[in-house]
Amino acid sequence: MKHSLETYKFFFGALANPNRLQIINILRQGKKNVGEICVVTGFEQTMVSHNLKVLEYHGMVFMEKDGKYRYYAVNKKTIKPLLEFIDAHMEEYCCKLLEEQHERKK
Amino acid sequence: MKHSLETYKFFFGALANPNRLQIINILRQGKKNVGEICVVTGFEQTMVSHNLKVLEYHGMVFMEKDGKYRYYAVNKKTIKPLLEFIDAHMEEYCCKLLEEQHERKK
DNA sequence: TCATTACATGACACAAATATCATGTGTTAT
DNA sequence: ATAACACATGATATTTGTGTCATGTAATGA
Repeated sequence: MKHSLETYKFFFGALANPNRLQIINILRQGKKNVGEICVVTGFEQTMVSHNLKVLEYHGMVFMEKDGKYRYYAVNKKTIKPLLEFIDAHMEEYCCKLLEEQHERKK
Repeated sequence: MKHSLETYKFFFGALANPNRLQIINILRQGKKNVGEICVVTGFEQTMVSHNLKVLEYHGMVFMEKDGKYRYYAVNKKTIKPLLEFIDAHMEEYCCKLLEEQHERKK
């Protein structure tokens, strides 16, 4: 642990939100501007902007301006292996139980 | 993403807490029972138990009973590479800015 | 058997995070 | 110049997460 506990907290906190995770997941298919993300997700523009800011702050997405549009791209170098790693962890240690419980809540 | 957004949310949420991170960090030195964790951290027993439960639920620590004691061990196979990976990410994408800002809050 | 120790669990008040609402800024088009 | 569009930012109410308090359970020892 090279950093402060608070720093790790904020890093993981940035990923501990289903809407941000959905945005990340959508951006994995390729860069999109804010409006496009809204259309695909059905989220409001302000919410998307707020959440993109959090993700950008933690280096999980990158922004690129193009006229009045702002294109966001996921940090594949981090996100891809991170998600794969966690999938592997879940396969081994977490359980169907977990998935089932969350499904039942809906 | 093989699992639901909620599942990832809870996984990352389990790590998005400085007290749990401190417990994890302490357990990296070796397994400890609840009382020992309390002494080292200065945390209350109930808080430690609650947080250990969250960590155990997500496969980040393992429990082993020994009489009236319960020894907890960190899941090194997951935690060690995960933290190393995130350290590397922060080195590259996140910044001193981040650390500084959090320091200033104190 | 009955304390005592070690830890877990449930309920709840407080603190933090979140989405939404209102508004602001920069860019393009007319 | 100004209207329309794309997006960001600030404030706030509400949800969610957290630690603490009170209590419960299992194991050990006297």
